[in-house]
Amino acid sequence: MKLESSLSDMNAWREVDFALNCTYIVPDQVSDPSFSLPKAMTSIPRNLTFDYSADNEVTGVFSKEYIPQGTRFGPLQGDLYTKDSVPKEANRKYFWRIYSGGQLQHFIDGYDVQKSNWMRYVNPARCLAEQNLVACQNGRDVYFYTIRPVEPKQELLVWYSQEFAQRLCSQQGDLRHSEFHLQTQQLLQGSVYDCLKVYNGEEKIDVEMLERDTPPDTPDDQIMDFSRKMDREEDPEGRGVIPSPQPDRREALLGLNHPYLSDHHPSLPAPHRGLPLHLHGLYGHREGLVSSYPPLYSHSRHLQPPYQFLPPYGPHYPRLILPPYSPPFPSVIPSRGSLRYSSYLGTDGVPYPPIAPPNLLPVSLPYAPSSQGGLKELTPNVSPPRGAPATPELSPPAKPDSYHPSPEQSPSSCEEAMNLSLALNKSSTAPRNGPGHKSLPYPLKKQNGKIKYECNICSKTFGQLSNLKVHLRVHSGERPFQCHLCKKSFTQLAHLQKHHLVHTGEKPHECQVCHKRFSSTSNLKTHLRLHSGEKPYQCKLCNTKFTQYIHLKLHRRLHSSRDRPYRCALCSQTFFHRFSLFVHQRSCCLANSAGPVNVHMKEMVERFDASQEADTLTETASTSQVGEAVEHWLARTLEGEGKEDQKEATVLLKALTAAINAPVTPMVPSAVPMEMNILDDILSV
DNA sequence: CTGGGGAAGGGGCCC
DNA sequence: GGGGCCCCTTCCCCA
Repeated sequence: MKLESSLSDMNAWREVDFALNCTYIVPDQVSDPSFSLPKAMTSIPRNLTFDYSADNEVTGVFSKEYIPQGTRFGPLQGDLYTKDSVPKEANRKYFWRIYSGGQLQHFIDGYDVQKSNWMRYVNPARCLAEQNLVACQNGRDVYFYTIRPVEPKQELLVWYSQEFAQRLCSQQGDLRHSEFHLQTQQLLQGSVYDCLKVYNGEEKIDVEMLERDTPPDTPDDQIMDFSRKMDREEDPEGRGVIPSPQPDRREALLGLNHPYLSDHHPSLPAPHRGLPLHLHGLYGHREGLVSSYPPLYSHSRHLQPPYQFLPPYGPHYPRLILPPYSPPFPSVIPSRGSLRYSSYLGTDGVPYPPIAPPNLLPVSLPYAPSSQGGLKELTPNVSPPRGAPATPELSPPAKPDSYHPSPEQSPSSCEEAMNLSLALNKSSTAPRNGPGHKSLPYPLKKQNGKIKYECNICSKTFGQLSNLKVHLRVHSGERPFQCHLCKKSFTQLAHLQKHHLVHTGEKPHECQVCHKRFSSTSNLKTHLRLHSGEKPYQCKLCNTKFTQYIHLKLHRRLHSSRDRPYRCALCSQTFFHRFSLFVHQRSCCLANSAGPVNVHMKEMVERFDASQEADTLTETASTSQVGEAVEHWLARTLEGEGKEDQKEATVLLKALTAAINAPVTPMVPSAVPMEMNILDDILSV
């Protein structure tokens, strides 16, 4: 299977697409209650690690090794509050609002490090170029998906999914539509207004709603925003910030303090404006993070030089409020207005490639995509199942028996990945894998009283679950068995074992006739046909037989490549020979060709047309000569065929002969074999 | 160019 | 769940 999808494919994914098509699932580590560290620390998957500040505060989450595109982390964990059960004193900085059917279901509060998990520490991406995670609401959970391969020691940086951005945008419009419109239309050149207009009015987003900012009823003084963070003092626990003077709420709501905007907004206390964290729940934890957010410009802390050249927007770069990293999600971007995401520059200062119109992008893929060096080439250690350490040391050891994967490398990651998709109702945008929901891992079907396990990607059924699980690797791209010598990987151990013979030169299978040896039974079997004379693959047109299917296939091309100058005006079928067209029209098209006999007849005429018997006939052959050739050809063709076939052929022969010998126009040789209708000849008599 | 043979990979079934 | 096996397919090379 070819997994040629690129990141751009994923860019168009909806949240449900991520849920359905993600390839790998990395669950949290199960925290040991005896640990003194909080769950937020201990839950981090083993293929990830924290980065710490000098005072030992978590500043970010990094990969320990290569993590493939299409990997799911999560769900986000924390205290769950209903709208009415939110503690008054709650710090809403880590609130994520979970909607269902447009209704607020609950909040996930990641504030408490004992209740939340490591995901609270993931920093938001500052630009598209560095974003490698996308946050999606699947069902009533929030997951992070890798939208590109994550290299070892690379920081995980998250931003919204397109629908997330839509909801956010939409919600803000709901909140302060007119107000902020007045305030911002000049600044924003209408882009956000367009955005809201589209999302709120013209294009209804019929997805489960998720809001991740403070609820509309949140008192202003509880709204955390970037500017607070900017001026923050780390609280003793290091998990939040102490609010500083409340900035313009509209700015917060609109994300006007986003780096792309802040530097150009005269009313904003530029340059230190970070992300409106309260809005999106994307917290920052690194020391100096605050200054790093606006920081595309001058005052960044760890700014990489290329960022200096990333224009937030300007005369040539339409301003964008939300989502700041929407470029990867063209399908949510209104084509009208001033939002031209393709105008964004990457870190190298080069504009992002033009984004294809949404209708040119796949809505969904049947399997997880791979970018360059992506899932297709996965080796076991890049698909850590169950949060297992996908560490290099767990790669298959370079020993002759190394092709036995360790349990950590087992197909379970694939299984889990499929579990995800299997747990989903295909027609639903809401995966039923939320808390407390126990999904059937594989859909079961009953066929002839036997239970079948169905692949929910290609609907193929299997009598045994293990077979399905192996099959699922076809879709996931997982190849857990790697050759330590050439690093090739395989979906099945047997394939790796067979492959190993390539290196050893071993050929265990010997031909008893000529004593030639082969590495596989299949190849020996093919070889044995040479001795037996068996040629199971026959060309239907010329009856040439072959020992291998590929030879027949190649041979067929010859037929199709040859010119067939005689075309039936009734059915457009073409023939090498004029008399074949004649026979065809007399036997098939002139008669009502709907009947089954005529279908066979058509095929027979076609085969005869390509036969050596037909080739030996001249175009001026008489009807009797044609009849003889047909008879000869049929006799040869039917040699060795079953009685039923012979019986049927006899009927066909009679019909063909009758058609040929019918008292109609004698065939007229044609010096110019063009598209023609022999019927004209026949009917004109 | 075409047919023929071998090498290798991949999917699935059965035990 | 894993191993063994079979069948199919494709690629490559050669005559």
